[in-house]
Amino acid sequence: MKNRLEELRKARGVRQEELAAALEVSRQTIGSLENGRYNPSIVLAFKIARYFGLTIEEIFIYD
Amino acid sequence: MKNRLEELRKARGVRQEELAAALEVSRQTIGSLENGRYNPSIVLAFKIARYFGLTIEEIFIYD
DNA sequence: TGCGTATGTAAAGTTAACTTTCCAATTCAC
DNA sequence: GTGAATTGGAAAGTTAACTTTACATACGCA
Repeated sequence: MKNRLEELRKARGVRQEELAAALEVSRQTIGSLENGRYNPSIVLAFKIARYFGLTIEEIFIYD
Repeated sequence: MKNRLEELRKARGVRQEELAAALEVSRQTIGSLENGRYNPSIVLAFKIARYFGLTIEEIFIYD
């Protein structure tokens, strides 16, 4: 599972900490997702998609 | 998180056990998802979406 | 150079998404 | 109605997605 989180976050000029607060998760969770240490839960994936105004499939790439 | 799993599965005339095998999870996992005992991981959600030829958003409803 | 800000990541703990096993409850064909 | 197939769901165990804490690294900028 790859994702476009870092790319999308930077495109919006938002810090990991800001994104984390908006999504109600820890900064470490954002970092871990961006660096591929683990996958989001489906609930978090929905929150992320909603935050960026995209679909889950547009952000997370499952091969 | 609601989902249309049971509806979609029955529409295809497939048993829980068959769907479970196709998705490489246990039958109990399918039953638990259908009856709302827990949410799928994002990986399983992708597998389910792919199986039914739909997007995650078309199957799982996050309010 | 040195400081403030942002990020990387490890350790240890909690919780929820799974597993296997088991049995009870439906449903369906005959 | 009986028996077989299907589903519901509990119990106990494992794993991965989180948490908090802590510290190290990198990167402007005065």
